[in-house]
Amino acid sequence: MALPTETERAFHAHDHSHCLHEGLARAEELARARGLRLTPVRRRTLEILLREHRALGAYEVLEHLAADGFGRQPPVAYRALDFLVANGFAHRIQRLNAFTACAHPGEDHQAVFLICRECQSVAEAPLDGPRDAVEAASDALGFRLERVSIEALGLCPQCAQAA
Amino acid sequence: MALPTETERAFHAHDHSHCLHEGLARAEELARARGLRLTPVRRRTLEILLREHRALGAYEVLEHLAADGFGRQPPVAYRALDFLVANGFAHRIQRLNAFTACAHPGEDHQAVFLICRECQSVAEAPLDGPRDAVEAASDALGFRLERVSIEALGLCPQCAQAA
DNA sequence: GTTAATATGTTATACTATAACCGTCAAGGA
DNA sequence: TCCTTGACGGTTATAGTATAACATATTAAC
Ligand SMILES: [Zn+2]
Ligand SMILES: [Zn+2]
Ligand SMILES: [Zn+2]
Ligand SMILES: [Zn+2]
Repeated sequence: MALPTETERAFHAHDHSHCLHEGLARAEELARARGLRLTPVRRRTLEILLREHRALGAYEVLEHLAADGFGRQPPVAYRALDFLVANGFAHRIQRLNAFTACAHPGEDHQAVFLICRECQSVAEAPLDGPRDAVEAASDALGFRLERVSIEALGLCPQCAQAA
Repeated sequence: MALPTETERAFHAHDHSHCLHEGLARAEELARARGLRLTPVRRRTLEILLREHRALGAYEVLEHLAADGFGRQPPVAYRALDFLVANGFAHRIQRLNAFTACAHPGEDHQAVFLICRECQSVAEAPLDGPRDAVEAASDALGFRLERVSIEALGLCPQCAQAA
């Protein structure tokens, strides 16, 4: 049995404080290396996302920020989230109008998102295979592919078992 | 040279009145076969979508409907669009909060959507290959896949050439 | 024809996102 | 050091997207 990989974590019991601390440490390291400013609001926003393996709406994030003494107006949350997404620390889940912490920041941050329709947990799976397949379909139509977003809906292992 | 396939039409010059009439005829036939009620508003909504190979926002559709003497409040458009989507006559493009007529209603209506970021045209490509790849990724994580939505952003042949 | 279900229209409201403006602060050059 | 500049984070106000709840009208079933 191999140890659980990063992408498997979302769907299995694990020491979650590890995700949180490791995630923050990685982000700080990357920010330093790239000259990005991981300011208090931004850092706290990432922390809020990292606390859960599910996607949070901007207004949900905003509530947490406001409770922690940061601004309580929408732009505060949206700007922090935009920063995190732009720099690969978080992803936007289109189907949910929500955001989730990236499971492996720094690496190629494109991914397939597996969304549980029951418990809303979100996992990232490698994009490679699916992306190649989309690339082939694009080529056939003369479409110049730039970005591909894949969001799958279904049941996570726990919820599938329960059902 | 094969004739252009249904999915190639969006990106190439063609007799577009054909898309419109064929699309409406097919929808009516399918509705009859399945006992669905393709009412005037619904039919007109489909017609509005069929007039363009791009995605239209609900409020954009609503303007057309209102101009044609139908209701002018949001639910009128959303309900008609929901009906079309639920029955495979149209698709929702998450990234654009918009809707587009299905290029091949009646067949398996899942597809990869290729969205031109320049002219907003939308084409459908077969989902088979990409879906298999996503299925493989899901299986590896014990995720029970139900629906997969793939939206690719890039440049259509015309806009790619212009750039 | 009566009844039940479906569909269409309304008003009002909820949810999501951005524009525009201003004060603060840190970095960098005169 | 002082001043300029630009990034940041806070605000108010507003734009854009979507649905709840209710009333009327049409359609389908009996
Ligand atoms: Zn965890
Ligand atoms: Zn679940
Ligand atoms: Zn056409
Ligand atoms: Zn184009």
